[in-house]
Amino acid sequence: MDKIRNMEEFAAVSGISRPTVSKYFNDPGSVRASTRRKIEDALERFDYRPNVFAMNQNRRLTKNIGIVVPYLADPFFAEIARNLERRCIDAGFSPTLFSSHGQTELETDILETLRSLKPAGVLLAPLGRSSDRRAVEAFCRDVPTVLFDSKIDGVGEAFIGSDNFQSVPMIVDYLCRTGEPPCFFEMQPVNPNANKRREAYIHAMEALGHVPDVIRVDGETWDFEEIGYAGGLNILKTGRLSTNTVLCSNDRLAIGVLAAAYATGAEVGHGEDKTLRIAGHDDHPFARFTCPPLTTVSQDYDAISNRSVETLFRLIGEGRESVAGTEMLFEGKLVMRASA
Amino acid sequence: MDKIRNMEEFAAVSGISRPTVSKYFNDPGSVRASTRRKIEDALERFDYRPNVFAMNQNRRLTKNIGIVVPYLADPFFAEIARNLERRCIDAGFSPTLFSSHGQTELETDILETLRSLKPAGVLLAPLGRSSDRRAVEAFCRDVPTVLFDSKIDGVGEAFIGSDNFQSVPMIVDYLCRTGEPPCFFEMQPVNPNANKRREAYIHAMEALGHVPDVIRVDGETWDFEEIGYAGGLNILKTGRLSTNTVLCSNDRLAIGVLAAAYATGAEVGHGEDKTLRIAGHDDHPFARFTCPPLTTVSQDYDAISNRSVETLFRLIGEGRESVAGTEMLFEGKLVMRASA
DNA sequence: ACCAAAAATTTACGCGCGTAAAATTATGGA
DNA sequence: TCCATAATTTTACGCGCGTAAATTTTTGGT
Repeated sequence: MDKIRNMEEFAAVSGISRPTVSKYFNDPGSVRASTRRKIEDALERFDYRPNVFAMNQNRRLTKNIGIVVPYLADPFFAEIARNLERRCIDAGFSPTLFSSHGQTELETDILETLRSLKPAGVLLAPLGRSSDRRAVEAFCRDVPTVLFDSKIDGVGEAFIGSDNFQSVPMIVDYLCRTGEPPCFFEMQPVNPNANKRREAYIHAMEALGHVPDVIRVDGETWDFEEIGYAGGLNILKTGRLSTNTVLCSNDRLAIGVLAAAYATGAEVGHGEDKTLRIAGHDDHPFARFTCPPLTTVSQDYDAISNRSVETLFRLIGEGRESVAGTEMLFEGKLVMRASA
Repeated sequence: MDKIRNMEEFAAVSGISRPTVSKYFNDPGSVRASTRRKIEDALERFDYRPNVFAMNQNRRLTKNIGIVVPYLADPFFAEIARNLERRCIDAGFSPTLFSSHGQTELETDILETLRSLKPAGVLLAPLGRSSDRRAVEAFCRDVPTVLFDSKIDGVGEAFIGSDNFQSVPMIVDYLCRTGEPPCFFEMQPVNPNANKRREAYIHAMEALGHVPDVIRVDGETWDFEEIGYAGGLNILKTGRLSTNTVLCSNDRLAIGVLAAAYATGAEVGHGEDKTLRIAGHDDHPFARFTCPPLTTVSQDYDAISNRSVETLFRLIGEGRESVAGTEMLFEGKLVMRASA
């Protein structure tokens, strides 16, 4: 049998009218069972697939979903992206993955590209502080968008993230209970999470009657490990540290600080013979494999990605009112390993 | 001024006929300079963008390029992908990124999706051993495809990768020169690189008059660190090791072995007081930040990605003959750090 | 200034499908 | 058996653009 060239021909061989076939591809459940069987029979015999471009040209809304992360070379985002992708596919959508690679203009370009893809919805983890706020805002007005990981106030229909004001005090408590109160090691904040974590640290310390000590090191790129390493070397060599316990703003920084500690000969861990405790935040996929393994707070990847797609689907299906201003924060869990 | 709805209207306000405008968007250089200026003037005043779907519907070939990597949670592939993306964009193409997430069916699905995107070309790093060979082969027959990183014999118009038969002997030589001859630590090979590296190791050892010792541990997933860790614990605890030097098939495995070494209290490095040397292969983005920093062989990311896109562009522009059977292997460089 | 060739532009048509409205047929319950 | 309702089909149109063919304009050499 020769190839099916278009829906017209496919409708012919399946004995169904073209508009009904069209309806089937739009939503297989919307046609009668007998009709569906006929179509699916023909589908097996002829392997026809509708032309994607023709399909989307006249649809008010496509089945496309955009997934945008700030930095894909971070396995954390790679994992989340995988999760999101799968769920979108399972729900019959076509996800497309974009990474801003830490660059403002790239993020803006991506949103522009995305707009022209007429997506049904977008899952956006913005760069944060270096996002072009106006551009993101305008985009979210036109396209149903769920923000995750990093919030921009007043932008997007909903936000899903983790509760820094729960997670940070938890690990601060732990560290204070088991040793010297921690200082807080951070870089220039790239997003609101960084700021919230610092604030949460300060509050937690004060609540426990300790004096907060925030150490900020230079660095504005997304090479967090490098920044942590350089900054770590700096504070370790200059004796800047007033405590033997360092709580890092995130795991990638902590990995850099660990490397710096190793370079300076510090013994990291919580044993008698150790001289330095280092903790992180996020439970990064590689945190289990550092030396020593990194004590940290886990973010609930699954919960965040599940809820994000759920919220987006609701937004797509039921409109803006159904999610209006949803803000869902998930709690972290303390992950005790050898480093602190 | 109200919004431009289509190319017709835009052609009107720019004082040029629609087909000429179409030609401009297809290739700005193909219209007279005076015409181009008129269009670009109008472009600034009205910010119109052609409808992507309508554009691609009737084009024999779109400007789309597919980029497929086997596992995006590996920062190595994330880095390469970023590089490839950028170069495609700069050349006026629209790259779309896909990750097979280590799953055969997903890779096959991606190729199917890609086919319907009518891409001008595809940059494909296949899963390798677990790829559906028939599916990949059929795809490459229909779509101009450049394979990179991992080769499948007889598939694709060209292959760009790194020269394992240069890089592995180099690090074997180094290790033999500076200490005990290494054993070779590997998992079930997921792709041809793994096999080539083992072979290269065996040859190199024999050439130097040593007895090769290949240690293969269980594991078929893409969680290399975990496999390296579990396998590492195993061999370290059972005293399976006949040498104090372990050359790992890749850096991610090595990171796992490093963690296992730490867990068992081994002192890793090449000093007098050290008991174990560990080396890897690839110069993974995180290899600099392990404790101790990982001695390894760098893959030339830039060269591989540059050459891959160059080859693809030639393939697209000049046809299959122009690249026929190109196989380009880049040499690695020894990266000496503290671990070996 | 003139003319043939090359380049640019216009004319004309159709791609493959979505979708609205109207007409027809199938369904299932009383 | 009949009827209200849902499902399907028919009819008809157009989306926004690519592109071959026809036409016009520009170019450059004499």
